[in-house]
Amino acid sequence: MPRKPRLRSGSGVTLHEIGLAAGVSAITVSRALNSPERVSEALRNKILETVDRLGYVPNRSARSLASARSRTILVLVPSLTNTVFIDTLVGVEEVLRVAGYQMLIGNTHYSASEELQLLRAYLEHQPDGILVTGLSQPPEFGAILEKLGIPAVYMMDLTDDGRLCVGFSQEEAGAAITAHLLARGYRRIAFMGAQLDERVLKRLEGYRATLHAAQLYDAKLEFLDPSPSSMQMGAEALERLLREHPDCDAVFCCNDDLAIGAIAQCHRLGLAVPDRVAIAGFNDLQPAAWTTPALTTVATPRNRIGAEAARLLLERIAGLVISAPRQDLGFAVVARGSS
Amino acid sequence: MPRKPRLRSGSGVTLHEIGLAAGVSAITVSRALNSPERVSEALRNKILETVDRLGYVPNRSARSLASARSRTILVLVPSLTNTVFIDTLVGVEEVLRVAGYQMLIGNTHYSASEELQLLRAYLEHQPDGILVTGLSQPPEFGAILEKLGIPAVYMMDLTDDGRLCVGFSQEEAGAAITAHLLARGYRRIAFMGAQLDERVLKRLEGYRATLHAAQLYDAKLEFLDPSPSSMQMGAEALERLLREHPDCDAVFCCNDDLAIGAIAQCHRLGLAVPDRVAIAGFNDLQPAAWTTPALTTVATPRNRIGAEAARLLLERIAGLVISAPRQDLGFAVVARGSS
DNA sequence: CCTAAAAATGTTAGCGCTAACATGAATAAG
DNA sequence: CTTATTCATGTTAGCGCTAACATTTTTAGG
Repeated sequence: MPRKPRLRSGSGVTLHEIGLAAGVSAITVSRALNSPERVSEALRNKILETVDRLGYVPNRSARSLASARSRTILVLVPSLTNTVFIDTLVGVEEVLRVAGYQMLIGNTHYSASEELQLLRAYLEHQPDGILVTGLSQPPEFGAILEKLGIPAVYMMDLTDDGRLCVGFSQEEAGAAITAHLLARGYRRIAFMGAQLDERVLKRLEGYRATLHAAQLYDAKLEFLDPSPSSMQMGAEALERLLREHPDCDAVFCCNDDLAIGAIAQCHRLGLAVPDRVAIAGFNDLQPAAWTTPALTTVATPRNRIGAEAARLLLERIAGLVISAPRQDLGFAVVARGSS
Repeated sequence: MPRKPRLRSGSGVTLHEIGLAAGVSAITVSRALNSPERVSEALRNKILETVDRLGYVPNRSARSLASARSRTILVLVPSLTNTVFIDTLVGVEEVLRVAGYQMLIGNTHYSASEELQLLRAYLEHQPDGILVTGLSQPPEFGAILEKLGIPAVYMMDLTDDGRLCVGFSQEEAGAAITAHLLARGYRRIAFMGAQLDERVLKRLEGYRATLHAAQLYDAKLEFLDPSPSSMQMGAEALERLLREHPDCDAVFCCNDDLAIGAIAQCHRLGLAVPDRVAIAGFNDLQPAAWTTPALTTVATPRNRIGAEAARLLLERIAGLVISAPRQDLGFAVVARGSS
């Protein structure tokens, strides 16, 4: 008695069936699709016609299993609600898509432990490579990648320790916007920081170094809150900052969300921006250009970072020698009305 | 002469090897992991201990291939830079994650042809189901799903044609915000629309119907631009609208981006909001609450839409009978200072 | 025309897993 | 104590594809 046939997935048309219809073997069909130059033109055309006619759809699982290459890249980002990382993902996607790679997105929620958990979970997909946000993962993280030989590119920041990275110097950017405020004549410059991840802390370092150098540093002007940042928090923090330090004449907010909340609060309190207090943000999100006055901020090349990181990773996967493991894409201080 | 062993993927530890180490067959290990109740407790513990010890990571490709279930859901959204869809994706992700499903994101860029192309491309992954934004896909779209038996849930809008859908009535929402403006006493209410997708057009219908009913409809007060919306466009459109129709006393912008640009432009032109002109938006994005004055808009349950749609789809995949194929999650007019 | 090399196609096996069926052990029912 | 029934585990095969090797056909060089 013949046993029940197994359930089949997808369109049901297999390489083998295309082969039968076109009068060739399955492997030739595979070659016609994946390395066309290895099949004679006449045969190739006939095969491609058959593929089209029967509506063949390759099965990626079978392909991954047979070739030990998943054509899948894991991308770990701290948040999806922060436009910064979305822009990065869009850049990544554009590059991976044309290369035939699939992007798997993991949201770490700014948590190192979740990041590790996600990595473990996503290993099921046998990713060919991984794009990570930031440089400070737990030690096991690198150990796993090392052990399994999964290449990685680190995004948004720079290091010289040999890891492949694409980004800009968070510290220098923090220093640059602080220097801008100094140049405009502000002397009591506060720092407003939330969601204190490694990038925010580096911007803070840049801020501190610059003010120290100008002998204007005052630790009391630092407002730091580890909880997630929001416009709400920016509004509340601004009010508190000016109440406790009425001589504060400028605020460098570690991101645009805080800055937008801060400007809105100034309106509510009847405080002139930038005359009473100047406000600067970070990232140059779309709304930053549309506050009143428009927000001075730091434009960051997030989209390009994603795209370049993806390109670098694909090169690494292809076995190319990477001459420059550290790619600095820079940043730009965008001076607008709020300073 | 023995042939070269094939390259292997991932951690290298297979079910079979776990079985050897634990003194059982591969299938028993598989059962211990996937349907624990079918393996005796003693054996199960021993197996799980071995799995842990050897750092076994299942291979999803092999699993998909053998079981004809990919545990993958395709999610098609029109844009990734629009927060609305990100919020939806976050809702989807939360539900899929705990169910062990993987989300594949396809960005259609608001294009029906790209949507179809993406669907075809993603069939390679043999998705077990699909979540689609909107109801108006090209006819082939439904045909493909039908033919392959892939269940779908439609998000963000409602229909009674039997398709599973989770959303709210775009038309009613457009009508409601227009009615709100009427109730506040505005009489020359303009409509500002960009990125004229099906949802925007339905909001427009709601706007038209409401003004018709009040005998206040004037086609000249409709500003429509099919190109992507932006704050920039909102600013430009507002200026033009008021120049061409100085008696216009309120503007319903089809999304918050346009509205934020419009309010900013009012500041630049020295026009009081809402005294000279009232502004209303749509979606209630975060910045909407932080303009000056704060923006009147329509809050939409995007996150819940994503989550509910995912839940519905999983039920459908599990073969459950869906009693209510149409899930209306409603909307809320949020009246703030700009009206 | 012959021979060597290259190009085009085919055969075989196996990637890691689970469906289907098979068997043996434990339990229940009479 | 026998037989029927359930429960626990195993055997076999195959999902659809491609790596490795094998064979056939074509081309090149003399």
